[in-house]
Amino acid sequence: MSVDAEPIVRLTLPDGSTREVPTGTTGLAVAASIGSRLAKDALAIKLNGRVLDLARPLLESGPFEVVTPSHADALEVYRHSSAHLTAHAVKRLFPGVKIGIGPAIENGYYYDFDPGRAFTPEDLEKIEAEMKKIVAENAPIERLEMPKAEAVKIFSDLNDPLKVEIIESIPDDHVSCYRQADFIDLCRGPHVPATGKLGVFKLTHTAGAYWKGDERNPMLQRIYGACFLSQKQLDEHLARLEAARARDHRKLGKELGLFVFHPWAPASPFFLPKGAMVYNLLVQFMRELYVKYGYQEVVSPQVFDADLFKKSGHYSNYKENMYFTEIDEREFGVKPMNCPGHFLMYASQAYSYRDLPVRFADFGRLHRYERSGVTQGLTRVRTFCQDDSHIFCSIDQMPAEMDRFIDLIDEVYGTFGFSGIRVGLGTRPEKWMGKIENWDKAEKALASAFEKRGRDFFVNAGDGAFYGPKLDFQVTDAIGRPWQLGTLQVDFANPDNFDLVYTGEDGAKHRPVVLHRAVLGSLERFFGILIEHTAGNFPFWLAPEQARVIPVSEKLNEYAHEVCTALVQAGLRATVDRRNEKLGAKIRNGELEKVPALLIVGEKERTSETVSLRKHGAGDLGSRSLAALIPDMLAATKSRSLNWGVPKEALTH
RNA sequence: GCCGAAGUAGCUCAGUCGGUAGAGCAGCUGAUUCGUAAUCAGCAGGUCGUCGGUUCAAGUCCGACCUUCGGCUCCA
Repeated sequence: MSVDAEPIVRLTLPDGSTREVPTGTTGLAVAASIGSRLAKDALAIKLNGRVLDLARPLLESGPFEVVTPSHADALEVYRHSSAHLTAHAVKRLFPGVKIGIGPAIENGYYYDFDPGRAFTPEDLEKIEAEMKKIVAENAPIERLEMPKAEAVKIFSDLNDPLKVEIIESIPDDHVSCYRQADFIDLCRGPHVPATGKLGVFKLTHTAGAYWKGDERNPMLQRIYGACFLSQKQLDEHLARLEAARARDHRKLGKELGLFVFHPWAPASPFFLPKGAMVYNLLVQFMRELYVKYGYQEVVSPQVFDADLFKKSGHYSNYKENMYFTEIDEREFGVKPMNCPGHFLMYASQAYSYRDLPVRFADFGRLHRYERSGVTQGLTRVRTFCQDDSHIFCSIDQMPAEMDRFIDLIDEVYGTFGFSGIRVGLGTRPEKWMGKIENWDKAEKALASAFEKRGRDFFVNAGDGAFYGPKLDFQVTDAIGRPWQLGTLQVDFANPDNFDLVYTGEDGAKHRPVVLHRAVLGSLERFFGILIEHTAGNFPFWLAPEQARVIPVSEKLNEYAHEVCTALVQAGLRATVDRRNEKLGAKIRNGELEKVPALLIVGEKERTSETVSLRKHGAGDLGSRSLAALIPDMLAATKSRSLNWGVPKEALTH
């Protein structure tokens, strides 16, 4: 509190008008003077860019806004207050429970507790009911500022050692607490003025969480709450979760017969014939682009003497993620990345500046040990392959290589219909190697590649690889979720380690730069993302079964077979459903299996050399001559068209 | 790895108080020969994740392990 405060503070309202009030007037009073409705809706105020409690005395002049539910800053305050509400209810129901922290997060909030035992789903119901009661009580929420010693006493008396620990770690002399009825919590605030303002929440699940996120600390029980400003928004959020579950790649992968797992190969997918088809088509797609973008594919070993990984730095920086084996009394490591092998291949030949850039692409299988609790479906596995490449170029060629890479990224992501590409720049992490001036140079070069194109990027401090900074490419899927796919990592360190050189124009040896890059990233993970993005409705070119011929009865099996043969001979993936079933059943099956084209053939079609076309999700489209349909399908395949035979609703963003 | 939950037929799931395991779909066989999202009937299908324990008796209770799922950054 400023001692030499002016007697008057001047507030600039969003409409540009100004208002002068005595210093110390509360935000609520100002809101009330503007309008009673505004005061009723007010959750907080914002002065000079800081969100404050309604009851806070105003001590400085500046831009002033009333934070109502429609204000951009309302949600965080509301969620944070709702987190306190959860803690309040827990303290009432389980007096022995110690409280941790409870911040607002995306879609809601969480609160960490040390309950001495895990919360059960029944506990959550009780807590929710108690929360509703506290809302009905409409208890005022007040801010209390006090010396640290006083706060320590309060929380010691309440048997809340975690709170005491936090207070003691705060550098200021004073701390703030918030009190609502019989509950008090250490908190910076701000909060809504009373518990009656709250009420739109749902406790969704519990989970273990380490105190302060550090696994050396004891594990607490975290309660997650979904929380929004209106019931409608909360319902929509819960519906979105439901929709996301419906397109879960693990569920669809099983239903569509794409892949399976087995306990004897934990976190390692087995791609069934249909899944392998999609997988290989993805590889084929990248191979075609490699020709266009000047890459050369190589094939490299799986297992290397551990000395290689000592040289590459993996042994000291990545060992805990690697598989090792011993044979002939030598220690071998299974490769977790292709790069060390590529360095040996580069070093095996003499390159001149005329040869550069050299772009080695490799679909080699990689193995990385992931801790048992972190694996997940196809998105986090222990064996996978990347659309991996290492580009060896001169420093001068780096900008052109980045341009070329960004073009490739755009072409690939566009083909799959991903939108909203975002780029993150990962800077020097804690574990790093090389020269610091090279790091700085590379970080600048990556940033300028995007600035030059007028594209946004954001900085992920400390998120670089141990051998250099990197760019990460993030896309948005069909239901708005972000996924990190491509990456480009600059490596100044390994060319030194492996003494990689090229002969320059001047006849002298020069050091190339290595760019590690992938577009899809892990093919396994990309496959999983693609399943969720398309909800299993693969674009025509990727569909494992593009067309299914359905005879209306067994009498038409022969003609169906002829049609199928024509399709297969044209290079399409087609089958015949020759089961002894009624037409409706076969169609239902084809639709459930998301086959893009169902070709129904009956007597009519046989005599006219046609098929009745039913596109997946689009229903019956009537008869087509086979002679016209086949080229149409081939064109959709060749052009990798996004929407042939894909239901409209699967394409909406 | 840690906290919590789950694992029963190929799939989705039921199985009460511990008393010798059930449905639907899929599969197979037969009948039906059918025009745009499920034809009917019959048959077959199981070391209840694995190992150990308690018990006259274990899918069920206890323990260990395996696998899968939800989490473990979002700093009062």
